[in-house]
Amino acid sequence: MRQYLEWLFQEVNFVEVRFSTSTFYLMPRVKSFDEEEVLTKAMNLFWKQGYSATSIQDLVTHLGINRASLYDTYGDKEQLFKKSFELYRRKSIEGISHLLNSHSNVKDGFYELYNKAINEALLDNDRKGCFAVNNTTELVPNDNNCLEILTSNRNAFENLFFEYLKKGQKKGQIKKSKDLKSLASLLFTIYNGMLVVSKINRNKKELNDSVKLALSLIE
Amino acid sequence: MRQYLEWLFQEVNFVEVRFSTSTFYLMPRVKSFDEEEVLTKAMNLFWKQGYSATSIQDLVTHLGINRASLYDTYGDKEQLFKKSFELYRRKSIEGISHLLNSHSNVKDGFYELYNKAINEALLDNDRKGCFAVNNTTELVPNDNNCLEILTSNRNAFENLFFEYLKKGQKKGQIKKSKDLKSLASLLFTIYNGMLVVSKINRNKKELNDSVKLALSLIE
DNA sequence: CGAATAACAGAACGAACATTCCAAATAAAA
DNA sequence: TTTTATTTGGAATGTTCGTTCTGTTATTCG
Repeated sequence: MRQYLEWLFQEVNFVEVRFSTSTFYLMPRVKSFDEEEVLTKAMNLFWKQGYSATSIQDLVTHLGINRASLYDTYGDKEQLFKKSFELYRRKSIEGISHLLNSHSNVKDGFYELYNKAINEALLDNDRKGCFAVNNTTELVPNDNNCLEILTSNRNAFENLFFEYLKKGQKKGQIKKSKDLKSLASLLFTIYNGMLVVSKINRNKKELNDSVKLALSLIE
Repeated sequence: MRQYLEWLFQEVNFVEVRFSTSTFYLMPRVKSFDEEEVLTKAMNLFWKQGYSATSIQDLVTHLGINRASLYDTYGDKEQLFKKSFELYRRKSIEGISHLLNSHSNVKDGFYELYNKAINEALLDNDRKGCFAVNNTTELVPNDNNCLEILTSNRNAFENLFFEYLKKGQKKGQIKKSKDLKSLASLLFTIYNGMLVVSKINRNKKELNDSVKLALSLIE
């Protein structure tokens, strides 16, 4: 009976079981930390230091939870890292999709995109750069799973850019002769370049001038 | 006398000393490995795996020299890494300077530059990317000395690009109204972006189309 | 209270880490 | 041969790594 209840609890994550004769309550102690909040902290640490340079001890110190809780909740280092990166990817693609689509003019949209990237880079005293770019340079090709994730990441971005450009082209904001596939690809390349260069070049005006020049590609 | 000779040997690296009365020969065993050749191997390993992920044992295995010889010749891990990166930087800037200046037409020059980068990226089964870009994302800002080196690296590139563009502008290949500082900066940003993206996108045609589109900035 | 279990602190594990040291082998020229 | 110094294999050192385990405390509800 006891074993059956344990199995049942694992399977359905129930809180209360009523039988015809009596009622069993199995109410364990609730989680005292927010899983996503702690995951965000892990994300920021991996983002800043990279996968290899971040030790479990670093994580234990910065996450504020116990070593055992870390392993119980997120699995080993690699799993925690992957979960961190997934969180980043989700937030990242959501934010950029929203940003672009809140500008009906394509050039405005990309201006805001690049500008936001620059502003965030310059405001970040940790100079973390972009988590996806960092992972590309650190982990490809030594980690095949990461390569897959980054490949689908690139596809997601280029498709997003492409569809956005296409909408603009239909509205007459871009010449019909433009090859939007190549343009989307180049804009993604420039985006990546900005995220690298802004770790070195902290001059806002210079970065901004580059952006303005890059936008001349869209017309 | 003995001490003086040792000092003199260190200072001038001499082989033979003749005095009025007699001749002293101090000819130790010569180095059996080529310092730069081994340093090149170290460079390739750091380049592929990054600083943190490369252990001394990895280096001992791949360099083909003894652990003690490694420390005696290059110092500790950090010094060996810095020397590796210096070698890369020197070769890199020399090669690119030569490549650009062997094309009198600016657009041709940049086309060859980007094309060479893409070809080398696609031919490299290790997908090492660019050592400088990799170091930027891995080590900035956690290593201040590396930041300095990368800052001067960026200046060297942007100046090289700028001077090359200026020469072309004088020859009438670029409109007088073009802001060459921003253009040089953007071309460097695109170069960085290409070196990141080519780790993920292995489609030569797509990369090439992006390059051609990017070159439309120069006119 | 008792039962259940999350979260904890911290010890323990073996492996890998960077680095140093030592004795033996090697090479060059007197 | 002897002298000098490089290079070597490999042991040794002490630290840090990722991971697991043990025992304690805290919290939930009947």
